[in-house]
Amino acid sequence: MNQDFAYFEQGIDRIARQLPGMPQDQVVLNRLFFFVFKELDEAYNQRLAEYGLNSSSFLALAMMLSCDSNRLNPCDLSDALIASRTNVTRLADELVSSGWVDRQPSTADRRRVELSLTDAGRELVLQVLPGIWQLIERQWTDFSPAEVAEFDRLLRKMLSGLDRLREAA
Amino acid sequence: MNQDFAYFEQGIDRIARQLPGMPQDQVVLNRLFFFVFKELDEAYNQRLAEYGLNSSSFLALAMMLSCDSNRLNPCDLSDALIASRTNVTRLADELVSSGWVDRQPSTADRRRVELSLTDAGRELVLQVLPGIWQLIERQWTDFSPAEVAEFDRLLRKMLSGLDRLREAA
DNA sequence: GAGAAATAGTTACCAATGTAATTATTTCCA
DNA sequence: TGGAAATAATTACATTGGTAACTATTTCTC
Repeated sequence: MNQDFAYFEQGIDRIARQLPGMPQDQVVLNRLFFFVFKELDEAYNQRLAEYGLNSSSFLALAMMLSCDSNRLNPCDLSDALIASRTNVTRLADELVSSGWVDRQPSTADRRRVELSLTDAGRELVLQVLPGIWQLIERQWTDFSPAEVAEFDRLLRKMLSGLDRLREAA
Repeated sequence: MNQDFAYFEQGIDRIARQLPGMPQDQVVLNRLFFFVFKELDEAYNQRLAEYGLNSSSFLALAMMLSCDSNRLNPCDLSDALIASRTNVTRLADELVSSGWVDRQPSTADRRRVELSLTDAGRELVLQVLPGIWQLIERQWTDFSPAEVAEFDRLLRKMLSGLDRLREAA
């Protein structure tokens, strides 16, 4: 590991010794989550950079691939990527200028735009997907199916806890 | 939930039906992780914004609080926050200009700088910590101690899997 | 069916963070 | 002990993302 989570844990320990009332395990969990996220993000971006992609542009291409005629609106793409429409506009600019995506005004609803994969875009994503799946399989090798299921359950439960915070605010 | 994870899962389903060989559960897990992270980050930043803080500046203050004389080098802070030294320099600029942190050249090693909490900074972090701990407790309310421990274990195991990817590259 | 409200996309601007290069200082070792 | 290598901090620049404001169009509602 490049950088170590231990520095943070030591700091938390020192605070716990000074001040009463810290839910220490949960504090560590939240921060550990942050740390793991950074590693996850970095690992996949590193691989995708070999193809001139990053997580966002790759997922955008994959989501378009999944659709009928490889065609998708920026708005739906924004939902699928969990990204702002602003970000999707810029992403589309980038993908169009790379020649992977075509952008046409929609005839049915003139507020809309239709993004579709070009042949080059389709080829690219079909070429990249297997390598990424291989990476994912290697990443999760040590997890049994039961552990995968349990992790999924705990992540969704964590989501519920976070939703509760939002409602309270 | 503002934005929904379902859009992504549906896209993944559509791809899985078209192309063989996708480790679907693991793909969903990686993306779910990303989604949860965004919610986590947002929830705490929202709360901290009430005090003119964000996750980074708050953790910086907390880490300084944990140290002897509330004093810390930018370099050590960078390790504790898992942030680049560049980022810590800017963070320190911000905290100094807010009056929460004092920055002095080190006499022992003239390459170094010593950051220390001002009285105002100490008061601020001591005021904010209990509220954040309360938030954390509410967030994790539904988790039994066993679930917390299991989540911790799975997160660290996930970290090992990611480290393996790095070594392979 | 006309005005209000909602929706789609874009733009201008801002926030957070990272990499690479630079400077100053210290440490290592031949 | 003197030069090479390592370390600490900073700066300039790039990347990635978001919010708010705006325009154009569609839909809803009275």
